[in-house]
Amino acid sequence: MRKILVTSALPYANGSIHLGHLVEYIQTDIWVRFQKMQGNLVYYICADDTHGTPIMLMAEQENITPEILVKNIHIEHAKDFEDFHVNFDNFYSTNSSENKELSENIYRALVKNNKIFEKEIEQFYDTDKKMFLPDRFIKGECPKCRAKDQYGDSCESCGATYNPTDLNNPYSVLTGLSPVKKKTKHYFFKLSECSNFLSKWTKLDTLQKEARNKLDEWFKAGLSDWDISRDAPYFGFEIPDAPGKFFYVWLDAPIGYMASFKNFADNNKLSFDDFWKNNSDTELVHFIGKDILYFHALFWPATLEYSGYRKPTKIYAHGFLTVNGEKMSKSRGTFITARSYLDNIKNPNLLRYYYASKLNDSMEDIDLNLQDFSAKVNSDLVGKFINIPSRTSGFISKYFENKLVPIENIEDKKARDLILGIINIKDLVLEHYESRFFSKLIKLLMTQVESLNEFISQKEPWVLAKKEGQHKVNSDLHQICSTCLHAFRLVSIFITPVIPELTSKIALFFNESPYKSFSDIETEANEINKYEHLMQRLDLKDIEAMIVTKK
RNA sequence: AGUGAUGUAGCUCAGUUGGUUAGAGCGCAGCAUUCAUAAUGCUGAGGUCGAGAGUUCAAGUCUCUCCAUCACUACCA
Repeated sequence: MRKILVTSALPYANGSIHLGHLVEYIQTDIWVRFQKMQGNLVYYICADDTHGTPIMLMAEQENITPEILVKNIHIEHAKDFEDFHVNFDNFYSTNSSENKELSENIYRALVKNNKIFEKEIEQFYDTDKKMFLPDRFIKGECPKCRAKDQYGDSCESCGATYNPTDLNNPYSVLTGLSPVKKKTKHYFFKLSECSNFLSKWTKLDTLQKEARNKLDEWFKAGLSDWDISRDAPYFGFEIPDAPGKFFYVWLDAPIGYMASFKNFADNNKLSFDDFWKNNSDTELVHFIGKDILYFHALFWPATLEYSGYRKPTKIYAHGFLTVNGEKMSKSRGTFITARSYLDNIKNPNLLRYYYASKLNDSMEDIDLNLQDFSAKVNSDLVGKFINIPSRTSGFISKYFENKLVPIENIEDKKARDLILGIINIKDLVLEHYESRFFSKLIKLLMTQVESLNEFISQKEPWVLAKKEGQHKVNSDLHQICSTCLHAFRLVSIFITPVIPELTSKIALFFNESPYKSFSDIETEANEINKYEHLMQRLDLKDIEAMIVTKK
C-alpha cells in the first residue's frame, strides 16, 4: 500500500474561488479519490494562503482586521469546495500557530546551515502610508515604450520587464504620491548555492517534461538569491530576532502544506514525521498551476533540503482555464465564481465531468466552451450514460420484480462480451487515472456506454416485451436488460472518482452503499430500485443567466 | 524583447518510433425506431493537418523560417 500526501495549491484569501481554481481542485480531488479507491493511504491537504500586502490592504479597506478577513474568506472557500465535492482531509490556514512554529524552525535551520544572509537594498517607499511598496503597487511610465500607468515589474504595452526604480514618473498605487527611494535591510536565502542540488533534483522524474524545460532556462541563467523578508507593516509572521521584519508570504505559504498536515496529524493521532522527515518513504505530491512552478520546483525543495525535510515526490502542473477560448474576463461575464456556477447551474457533477473530459498530464491550458459544455454533458451524461438504466430498468421493474439475472447466467455471447469487455478495461482505467490522463479515461468509458446503447437498439427489448413468454424470469428480455444494468453499474464504479455524488445515487438505485473501491466490480448487484431520474439536462438559459450574473 | 508551449473538420479534442483513401464526440443532413429526460441506432456531407521551404521512396508526424495565440521572465500572489 502506498502512503501519499497530496496537496493542491493554497488559494489566496483575497477573493472568491472561481472556475479557474476549480480545475486544479477537481483534478486533484479525482486523483485522490482514485488513489483511495485503489486502497492506498492518502491524505489530501490544503489551506488558505493568508499573508501578504494585498490582504493587509484589503482588510484595511473593509475596516476589519486581517485575521477576521481571512477567517471570513476561509468559511466561504470551505463551503465552495464542499459544494463541488472537493474532499480535503484538512483545509486549514497559513495563519496558524502550527505554521508560525514550522516557519520559524525552518528559518532557524536555514540560518544554522548558513543559507541566510542580510543585505541592504533600496526600495520605493510611500511616505504617506509609511510602507515599502511591492512592484505591483507602483505604476509609472514604461522606460522602453513610454506607455503610461504600467506596473513596476513589466509593461503590458510592450512586454518589457524592468525594475520599479526604472519607471519614469513613478507613483504609489495606494496614495498616488511619488514614492521615495529608501534603504532597508532584507534577508536573503542563498538559492545561488543550491544549483547543484536543484539541477539534480529536477532530473529525478519529479517534474513533467515541459516543466523541466522551463526550469532549464533558470539554471542556464543562473539562480539568484531569494529575498525572503518584507518590512512592517506586513500581515505575516515576524522573523525571529529581527523586529519589524516579516517572512515574505511565499516562504510560509508552502510551509502551510506542512502546517495543515501537522494540524491534521495532531487531531488524528498520526505521525507528522512519518510524512515529513528526511528520506521519508511516503510520497509527497503537489498539484499546482503552471504559474507557480518556480516556487514549487526551486524555492520549496531548496528550503526543504537545507532545513532537513523530505522533498516532493511529484509536482504536477496544469494549465490555465480559458472560457470560450479567452482569458476569463469580468467585463465579458466569463469570470465565473464557484458560487455563481452553483447558484445558476447547480449541479457540480457537470463541471467535474467536463473538466475530466479535457484534462491530461500536460501543462496546456484547457478551454471551457460553454456551448460545448452543455452539449457534452447533456449528450454524454444524460443522453448516453444515464439513458442506460432509464431505458432498461422499466422492464425489470414491470415484469421481473426488480430482480436481475446473475451475470453467470447470461447466455448471449454478445451480452457476456459486453460485460467482460468492461471488466477487462480495468487496468487501462487505472493507468489513465494514475497518469492524470482523464480525457482518455472519459473517452474510454463513453465508448463502453455507446456499445450498450447500440446493443439495446439491436436487441429491441421493447419488441420482445410484446412477445409470448418474455415476461418469465430469465427470458431474453430479462437477460438483455440485466446485462445493460450490470454493465452500467461497472462503468459507474469506474467513473466514481469523477462524479462521486452521482454514482452514490446510482449505488442507491442498485440497493448498495456508495462505491469505495474498484474491487466492487468483482461483486454484482442482484436487484434494483424503481428508477427515478438521476439528473436533469442542462438548460442553456442557466448558462446565460450565469454569464450575466456578476459578483 | 527572451524563454517555454500551442495552432488538425463549424465546436471540443485524438493521432503511438514518419508509411496505404487523416480519426472521435458534439453540431449539421437523411433514414430507422419509440424502451428512454425529442433520449437511441444507422448512413452521409464536412479538413490543401497555421503559412512557406527543406530532408525522405514516403511528413500532421523530422529540420528551418515566418505568422497567430497563451504562459513565464524571481521583492503581486
